[in-house]
Amino acid sequence: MPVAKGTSLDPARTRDAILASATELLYERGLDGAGVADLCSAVGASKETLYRHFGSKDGLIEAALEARSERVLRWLTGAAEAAGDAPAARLAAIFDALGGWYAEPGFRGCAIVNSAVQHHHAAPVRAVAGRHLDRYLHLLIDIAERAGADHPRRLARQLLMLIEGATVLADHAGTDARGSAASDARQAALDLLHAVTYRQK
Amino acid sequence: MPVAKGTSLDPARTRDAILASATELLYERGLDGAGVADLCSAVGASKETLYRHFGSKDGLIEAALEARSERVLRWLTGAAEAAGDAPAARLAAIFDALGGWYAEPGFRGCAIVNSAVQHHHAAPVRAVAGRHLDRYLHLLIDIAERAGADHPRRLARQLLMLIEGATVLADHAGTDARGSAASDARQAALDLLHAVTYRQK
DNA sequence: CAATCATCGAACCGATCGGTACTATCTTCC
DNA sequence: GGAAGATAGTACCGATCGGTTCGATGATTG
Repeated sequence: MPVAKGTSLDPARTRDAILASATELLYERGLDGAGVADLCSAVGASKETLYRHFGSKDGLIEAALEARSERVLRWLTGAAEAAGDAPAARLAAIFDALGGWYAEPGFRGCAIVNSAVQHHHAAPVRAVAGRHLDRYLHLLIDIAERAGADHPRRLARQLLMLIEGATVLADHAGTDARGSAASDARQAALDLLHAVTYRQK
Repeated sequence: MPVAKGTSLDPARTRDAILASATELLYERGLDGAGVADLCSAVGASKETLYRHFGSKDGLIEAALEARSERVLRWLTGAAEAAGDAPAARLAAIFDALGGWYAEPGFRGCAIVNSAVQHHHAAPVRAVAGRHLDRYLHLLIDIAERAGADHPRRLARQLLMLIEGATVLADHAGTDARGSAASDARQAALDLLHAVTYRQK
């Protein structure tokens, strides 16, 4: 959404527009591949406006990553809850949702993890990534606990490894093979869940 | 190893020294974080020498990544073979080796995958990453076949997801928790292998 | 000794980038 | 209608970077 010239209608709207546009462009081109001028022209804003709202490019990056993290977790939590109460169904729903994401044309891996790799030195970016993985983990811990796993946190870490690993592999696969990354991971995840459930009974 | 002033003793030696130094510095600081001047001063070479041997920074990057990929695969293949013929033992040995790597002070994730993320647009870097994952996959397919898995390639992909996912998580864990990333992944990998073996009998 | 080659060190170039400053314009509010 | 605030657009600045060039130095070879 382009921002009109003298729009003082709602500064928050301007901020949101910049944030939404930047979130996409930073994912598409990478943190260093998208210059401040690019981020401005993509949304039709001026540099002054961008710097007034976010202080610096790094500030914008942090805000954009935080927004994306919340959106992703909301999306996956919703997908899991929509699948009912059965842990296996919830887990399967997460991988199915991921499979849909992998198949999208602009898929380039996990934006948060990618950003942490690109700015490995930047503490704020690493912090956002840490919180993101932590939120992810809690979603999986909940499933592992519902399944009655004897070590739910460990199972959750293993499931998160499958998710992040599948995301990496999907990013390196041809567009055709990305779907199998999600279904392979899904099967492995259900196997792990199954092993835990069986082992207990 | 610094290069002496008029050393025409062995140009190949000069090339190797630059390559080895660059491989480390590019991993430590990232592809864009290490400038050509940094890469030169790190090994005591001049820009002219670097450009004569590698043509461009991208050329050096490709050569460094290719060298690292071969080294990593040689290392893991050796670790697997040293563990004997039993598939489970070979698999466990790989994760144990990875655990040692995760615990090293300078660990920053998988250099190849990180590079592909940083230069997502660069076809040569993506190609090196693709070959790297392919070599990795073949190492795991060999184990999966020896274990008698009914779908060895699928199992290998799942194991590779665990490895790459564990590497990502280890990179985001505190130095203390990196060991558990490897052991968690190891347990999950053996569970998957076990499930396949059992299912068959 | 002379020619050749690889190399270092430093200067240099053009491009790009993050960030700042200024002006003109538009909207809102009083 | 006039003041105040938000904005676009543009020019600009200093720093950094990849890459080139050149002169001086030392080792190798015949």
